Amino acid sequence: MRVATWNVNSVTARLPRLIEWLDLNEPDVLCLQETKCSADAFPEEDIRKRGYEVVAHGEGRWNGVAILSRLTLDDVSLGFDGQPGFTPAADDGEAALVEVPRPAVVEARAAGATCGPLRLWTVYVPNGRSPDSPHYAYKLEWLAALREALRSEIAEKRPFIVTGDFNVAPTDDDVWDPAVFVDSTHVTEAERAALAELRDLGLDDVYPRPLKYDAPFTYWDYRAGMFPKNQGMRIDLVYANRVAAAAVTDAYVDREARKGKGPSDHAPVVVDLEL
DNA sequence: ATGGCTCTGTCACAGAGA
Repeated sequence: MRVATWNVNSVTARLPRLIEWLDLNEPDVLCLQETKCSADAFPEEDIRKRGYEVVAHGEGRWNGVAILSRLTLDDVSLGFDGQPGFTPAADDGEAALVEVPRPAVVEARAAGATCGPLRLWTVYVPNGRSPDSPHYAYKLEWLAALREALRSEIAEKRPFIVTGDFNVAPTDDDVWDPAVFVDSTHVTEAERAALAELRDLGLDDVYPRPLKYDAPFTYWDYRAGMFPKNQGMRIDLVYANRVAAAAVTDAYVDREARKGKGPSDHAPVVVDLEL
C-alpha cells in the first residue's frame, strides 16, 4: 500500500502537475493540503476517472485539505472534535465606535478517513506567522487539541497515520541553516514540544530518504533559488503508530515533483507499507 | 541543471505563506 502527502499550494493551480504525479506514482492514498478551494469547487473529475474517491474539506481562498483514495473510504471526519478556531484581525479600514465581537472561525485544516486497512488523518497545521502573533498561540492550541482528538485512535491495534504539513521542523537538522531561523516560528521549543507530546501517544516519525543531498527536506521557498541550493526544511511529516510503522517498507521525498514549470513549493512524501 | 516567488480574489494590489 502506497500512502503519500503533498502540500500542493492550490489544487486548481496544481491540477496538471497533480494528475501527472498520480499517473506516475499511483498512490493508493494521497493526502493534500492547501487546496485553497471549497469542496464544491474541488476539481475532482480527472481524479475520479483514475479510480480515486475524493474527500474534500475546503473554504475557498485559504487552507483546505483533501484525501484521495482508491481503496474503500469510510468513516470520514471533516475537522476534529475540539478543533480550535481562529479569530481574524479586525478591519482597520473602519474605525469602529463600538467593539463588535468577532467569531472564531474553525478552518478547513484536518480530515480523517479509514482507507482500506488504515485509519488516517491529514492536517494542515496553522503557520504561526511569528512567535508574538496570536496565530502562534493558535498554532500551539491547535496542536494540543489535535493530540487529544487523536489519542484513542492512535492507541488502537489498527494501523494509524497522521500526516500532512505540520509547519514545524522537528529538529535543527530539519532546516538548512538553524542560524537563519532564530526568533522564527517552525523551530521554537514550544512547537517542537507540541510535536513531541503528540508522538508520545505512540507515534513514530517515518523518516524519509531524501533521494539527493543528506537531509529529506520537503519545502523550499520559491524565492532566491532556494530549491537548487537545497535551502529547505522538513515540515511535511508522516507520524505512524507502532503497527503502521512496523509495516513501512520504504519512505522518500519525491523532489522530482518540486522541479520544472509550475511546481508547488512543497514536495510529496511517499510511504510504502506492507499491511 | 533543479534557478532567483506564487497563490487567490479582484481587476492594481493586498495578504498569506514559512
